[in-house]
Amino acid sequence: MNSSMNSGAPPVSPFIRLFGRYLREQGLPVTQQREAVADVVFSSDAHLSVDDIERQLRSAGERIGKATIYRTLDLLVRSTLVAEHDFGEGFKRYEHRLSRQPDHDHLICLECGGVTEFKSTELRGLQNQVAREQGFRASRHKLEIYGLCRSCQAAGAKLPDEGLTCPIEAV
Amino acid sequence: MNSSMNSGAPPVSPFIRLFGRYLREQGLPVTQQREAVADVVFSSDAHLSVDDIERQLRSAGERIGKATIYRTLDLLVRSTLVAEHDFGEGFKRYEHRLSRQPDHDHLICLECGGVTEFKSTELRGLQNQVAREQGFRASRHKLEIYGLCRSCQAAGAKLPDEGLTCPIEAV
DNA sequence: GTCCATGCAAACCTTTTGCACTATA
DNA sequence: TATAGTGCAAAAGGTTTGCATGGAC
Repeated sequence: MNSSMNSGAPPVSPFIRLFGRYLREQGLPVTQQREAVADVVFSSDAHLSVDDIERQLRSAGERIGKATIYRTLDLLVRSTLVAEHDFGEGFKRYEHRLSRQPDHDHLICLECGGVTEFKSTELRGLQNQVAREQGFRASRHKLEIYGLCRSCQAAGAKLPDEGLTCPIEAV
Repeated sequence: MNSSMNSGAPPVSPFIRLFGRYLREQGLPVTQQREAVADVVFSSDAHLSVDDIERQLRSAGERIGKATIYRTLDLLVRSTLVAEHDFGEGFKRYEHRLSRQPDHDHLICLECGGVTEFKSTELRGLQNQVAREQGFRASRHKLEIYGLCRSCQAAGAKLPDEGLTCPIEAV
């Protein structure tokens, strides 16, 4: 296997170079494994779990330990090139922040688990307004809207509606 | 110890009765332990961890296994009387949804971990607008704004600012 | 008396860490 | 060659589960 990690055919994302730059700035070695993990993340527009990443590395013939994947993801998140998400599934997901709207938020389908991204221009203003009112210095936000995606609605899915038969407001 | 769980002195939250009603509706037994856990959650306006709850039970003389606490919290969440939160600390937190603004959101201080609640009337409209645009059926949302609370700013705390020296937008 | 909850400990799952070995710079 | 990274396996930490016992209805 070619030690440059990109054996000719698939064009390596130019974004990996940004990660290399970050590593050099921090005085950290640029290793094959770090580049391979970064390549998987930068090559996908999905919200990847660590298992997803490991699977893709394996099918690309790379054999990289989970510990290294976690350690590299930590660096990627620190570099701000990658965002970490927790959609309440019991594990984290990762998505790169390059060549896409930088501060988008997520619609999460309670039926199929699918994630759709959206961008609201008003949200930034709302964040700043709330922060101002509360004397808070806002750095970032996270908005997740849970419900049913279009196709699950079409398939007849219903929102789970457990809980008290009479709304709690009626105490 | 009195088997009614409320040995005279501290007034039991009337909200426990709602939980009892839920359990009966579901054909589930109303047990001492379930009432004790519910009492702790309904008596606090904080965002409690399972450890917090266990600690409070112990200091009240109750000796209830962690498994029972988890199982009861599951019921409380299902009943919609209690909301579950994950503020990225590696464990969950719980807060009751009674006698407070039903759909508030959270400001989370990156320095001290403190959580402040806020209510934005515009947010519900924004949620519905986004959902409409995307053909999504929204059920609920979760907005968290991360930053520095007033007192941590006063104490001179700075937002962590790692990452690339040059903003990624400048690729 | 039946059925379900409880408590304990073991199991689980994701993530982190220790350590001997290897690669980067 | 010095320094830091890798891989493996073990540990950690929160949460869940199996099973014998005990309580609710």
